[in-house]
Order: sequence, then C-alpha cells, then structure tokens
Amino acid sequence: MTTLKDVAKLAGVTVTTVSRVLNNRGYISTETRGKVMSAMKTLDYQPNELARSLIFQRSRIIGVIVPSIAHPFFGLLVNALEYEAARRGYKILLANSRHDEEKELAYLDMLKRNKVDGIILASRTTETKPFLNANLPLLSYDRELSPDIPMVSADNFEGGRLIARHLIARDCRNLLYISGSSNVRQYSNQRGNGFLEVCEASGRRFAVYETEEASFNSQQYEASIAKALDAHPQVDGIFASSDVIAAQVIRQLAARGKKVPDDVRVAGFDDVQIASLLQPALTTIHQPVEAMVIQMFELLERKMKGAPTPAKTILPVELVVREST
Amino acid sequence: MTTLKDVAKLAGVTVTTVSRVLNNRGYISTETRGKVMSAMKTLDYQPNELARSLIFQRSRIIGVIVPSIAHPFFGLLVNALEYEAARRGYKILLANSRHDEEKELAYLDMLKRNKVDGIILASRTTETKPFLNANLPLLSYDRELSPDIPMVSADNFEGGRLIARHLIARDCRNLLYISGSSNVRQYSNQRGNGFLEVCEASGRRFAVYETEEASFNSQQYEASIAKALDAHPQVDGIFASSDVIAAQVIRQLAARGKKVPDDVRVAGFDDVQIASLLQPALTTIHQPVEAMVIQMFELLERKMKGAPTPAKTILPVELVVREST
DNA sequence: GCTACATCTTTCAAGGTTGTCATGTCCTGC
DNA sequence: GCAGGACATGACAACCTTGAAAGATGTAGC
Repeated sequence: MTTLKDVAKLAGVTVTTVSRVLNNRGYISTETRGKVMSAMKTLDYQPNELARSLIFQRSRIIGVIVPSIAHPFFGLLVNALEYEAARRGYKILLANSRHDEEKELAYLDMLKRNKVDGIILASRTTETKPFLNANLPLLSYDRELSPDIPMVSADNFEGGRLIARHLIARDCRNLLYISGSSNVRQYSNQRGNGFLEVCEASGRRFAVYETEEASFNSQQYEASIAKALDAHPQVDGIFASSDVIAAQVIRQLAARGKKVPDDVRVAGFDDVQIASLLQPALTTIHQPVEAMVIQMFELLERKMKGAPTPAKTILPVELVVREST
Repeated sequence: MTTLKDVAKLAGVTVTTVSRVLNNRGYISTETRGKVMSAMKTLDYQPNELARSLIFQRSRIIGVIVPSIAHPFFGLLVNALEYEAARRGYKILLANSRHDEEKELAYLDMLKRNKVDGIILASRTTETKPFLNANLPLLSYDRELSPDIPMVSADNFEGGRLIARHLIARDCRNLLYISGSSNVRQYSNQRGNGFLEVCEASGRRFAVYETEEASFNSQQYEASIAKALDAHPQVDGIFASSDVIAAQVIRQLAARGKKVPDDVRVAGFDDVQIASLLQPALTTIHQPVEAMVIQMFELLERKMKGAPTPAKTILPVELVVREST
C-alpha cells in the first residue's frame, strides 16, 4: 500500500507538504506541487480514508438497517438511498436485521463501533432505549419510535383513503382489507385506517384481516389470505397492504375461479416492480421513494449539525391505476 | 465519545492494560480485569473500529458493486451476501453502478480509499485494467473479466439445457429464446447457448431474440418482446433469460389472447420472488444463491491469504417447475 | 541595514488503538 | 540468599493522516 510517506519520499518533501497539495491548503510553490502530483500519479496514491476518518471524527458512512434487502420495497428504498448517499459523498453500510431484535441491536453496536455518521432504521424494533442512548444521528422510516427519532414516511393514511375511494368509484360493494401485520409502531398501519375510514363513511360492507406475525417474516401469507377469502365469498373489492400480498390474493382468486378485475377488484400498496409485471397489472399506491430519501439525508445532516428536526415528515403518495381494478 | 483513555482513567490503569483486558492478551490480575470491565460498562465503551482497522491494516469491510440493488435478483444476492458476511464478521459497503462504467470506476477508487478487504463485483465492466491493478482481493459474479479474477456463477449452460429439455418434454414444437442482452463477458449468456444446443439437437424449430442494450438498463423490454412475438406467431414454447422478462412475455401473450401454459409455455431464469407470485406461477431455473455466496467468501479469504484460486467456480442449478409450462 | 510581511516548508502533536520492550513484584527451588 | 521464572503493569512507537506552530527564505519599504 502506498502512503503519504512514500509519495513524500519520492517527491523529496515531507508528508505535510504532500497533505497540503492533496487538500489544497496553505502556500505551495508550483514546482513542489508538480513534483508531488507526479509522485502521486506514479505511485497511484489513494488517501487512506480510515486515517482521515480518525482525525476528522467523521467517516461519511451511513448505516442502513432494513429487515431484508431481498424484499422488493426495501430494494427500491436502499437503491434510492445509495444513490442519494453517493451524490452527497456518503457511503452505505448495509445491515439486514431479518426482523430479529437481537440482530438489530448487534448491528447498532457494530455501526457505533464503526463510527458511522448516522443511522437510517427501516426495521421494526420494539426496544428503543439502545437507539436513544446511541448518541448518533438517527432516523427511522415508517416507525414511530420516540419523539427524539424523526420519522420519515409516505402518507399511508391518505393512500388507504385513495384506494377506498377508487374501489367505491369502481362500484365495489363488499370491501376487504388484508393487512400484512400490525406492529403498533408502524406508521404503515395508517394505510388500513385511511381505507376503513372511507369504507365506514360510505356505508358499504367491509372487513379486515390480519396475517400472523410469523407469516409476515417469511412473506408467506397463503393461509391467512385463504381464511379471509373463505370468510367473505361475496367480496368484490380488496385492498392488500402491500403489492406482494396483492399478488398472492390475485393468485388465490384465480384458483377459486374469480376473475380480476371483473369479479373482484384488487389493489396493493408500494408500487414495486411486480405491480406492473403482474397480469393484470396492479393498481397500487406509489410511495415517493426519491423524495423520502432526500428528506432522510436532509434530516440526518440537520441532526449532525445539532439543529432541531421535525418528529414526523409525511410525504404525499400517488394513486396508480392499472388493470386490476 | 468514550475512548480507551477514558476507561483507563476511570479504572486507574493505563490504556495498554485496558487494551489487554479487551483483547484477552497477556497477564492480567482478576482484580484489574474487574475494575476495567466495570469501567467499560459504566462508560458504555465501544472500541473504535477505525483505529483498529488502521493498525491491523484490515477493515473487515467487503465492497459489493451491483448494477442496481432494486433488481430483484441482486436483492436476493446481496441479501445472502450480507448474511454470510455478518456470519463471518464482515460488513458490506454497497455500491450501485447503474450500469455506468464511470461510476463503477469511481466506486472502485472509493472502495480502495476506504481500505476494504475485498471486492465482489457483480456489475458489467468492460474496462478491466483498473480492477486488475487494484491489488485487492477481487472476484466477480457471472463475469469473465480476466484469469486473475475468479468468477463465481451458476451453471447457466445447464440451466438453459434443462429448460429446453423441459419444454420439449412438454411437447413444444416452436421454441423461442428471448435474451436480456448479450455482453460477451457475461457468463449468463451461456443460458442461451445451452438452450439452443438442445433445441438444435432436437430438430425442432427455434429462434433467438435479443433486447437492446438500452432496454436492459431500464428493464423495459416491451418493444423487443413485441417484435419477437410478432415475428413468431406460431411459437408455443418460450425461454426468457430472466424471470422479469418472462413476466413481461406473459403479459404480452395475454394481450394477444394467448393463454399460458395452454397455448404457449413460458419459462424464466433466476427464481426470484415474482416467479412464484405470478399467475400462472413461473417455471424457472433456481440459482444457488446461498452456495454461490459461501463460495465467494471462501475465495475472497483464500485470496487474502495469497493462496491460489480457481478461475471459475460454476455451481449447479435446479429446474423449478411451476404452472407456466 | 533593518523591519515587516508574504511565501514556502518542516517539526510536532493528535486521533484511538495495538504490540514490543522494559520495569517491577513475587514465588519457587537450590 | 539469590537465580530464574511467572505474573502484572507501564512507557513508547507505530498505523496514516491532518493542523498548528515554528522555521526558513525572499523581498518590499523605510
């Protein structure tokens, strides 16, 4: 590995001078600058970020904790996060908690040891104390953890209302909400609340089904969906709390001989890739991923400066009407 | 931030002694150990990995360069990578190249500056020199870059053969291969070669369609698929080079009034989540993600030790028969 | 001829940790 | 009564970089 010392020796100056050239600071003669530059080039010198981080007490690394990067929505989110991070000169250290509380805390420790400049938590912790004590710029996606931890989220409530109004406009009379799981702290539960509020106001028949915790983790919802459909054979409008669940709903409807959208209209949430790949393509709510990600960095940087931050930032969603309704 | 110094002061010893306790090295009296331990606890001390990395000249960070983490297959791959990394005490620094050669090289530099212990390259570079000169444990997924850069890949050739044989067994007479793109260096082109080899041997009619470079990047293949289907209205068996393309093929077949699998049988490749969510669920080739990932770390660790590594490691695939064939 | 200042470079300490070597005490064995 | 080892801790340099301060040179102004 070539270091400043090597460059300095080759250029016949001290390391400080090389550092000066590197950082364009203080007085340097054009002659010296030239010698140093060419020495850097011949040795293919790369500054050691570890050493710089140690001095500056900042690593420009952001830790991102997600349940699983294999989940299509988190793939979308982290993709945008990484893009915005690179644009702002940050790097992303990735951690998959697998919904495991213990792993999550272990990752928190790991990120602290690695002196990340901030953490974006998109996983579903129940234990908030360690995060509060972390003494690190921290924010969460879609989780209300504490007033001190700003949350960024899509307007789930409005999303739910948009879907309900849309299904009602399509003349659905028997509505059903199939939810992935209902962690109290998850702001995404609001999508159900918004949906139900409109249903209730409309005077139409509606029902709610929740899948079990375990099935949420494995993303296997078959049994719960079957139960919901069995209990409501007359249903003609379904709102699934995610596109993945909606896809499974459509499959099970097909197995029962029901056609989408003719017999039953189905909508999802998230607008991940499968939504447009399904046959019929899925009506869904588009989460403003880019806007959320930009907001996350704004908030993190504000926290780094010690500036106050809003407890909640809710960004507007969009109804995407496709073929399934 | 609490450092060794703080702990030492509180425990009434020197930093060396604290370091000793921390690393269980050398002689330490039980009394001192106790004092140090409790001091570490009260101060909630976390060793600074930046400083350790600087000394040990190893960061235990692995850089992973993928085209896009939003692509479902790379989501699957990176998920497994991160899991295996954590198991072995490594962390993952994520980089999305977005198929951009320039970004890829910028990321390489970034990873070098950050002193990663190794790089896993799952992106499609054409410029290999900088990577060869990187002087870093490096390996690639699915790309034959150079004999010095070990490649890990699924047995794409065999996968293509399995699909061809399966379609033929299902009595398809007019076969079609729709490929995502054909970068010469991509080993995954072998899936087409395997498919075509069997087609040829069978004496059946078959054809090949390639989507354009640009459409590969955006994952929008509509136009190419339409062209392929228009040119071959009599086709009854299609092998798409990825599940995402297969999904779009199924959509377009439906638009043309063709039923899958009754009129046309369709198979994909990768076995990502959509394969089982589609209606009908997709027959596909399962890539041995876990095995590949384990192999990648084995190879990286071998490279770190300076041990020789095989140029290619091809792992067996599996035919997953679902409803679309 | 001297001061004052601008220009250029070096010396030294620091960031948090670890490894080497030195120092010191105590015990065992002859 | 003392050598030789086991045990226990400390001082210091090192990893690579940066910043402050000091030193060195040149030059303009009086």
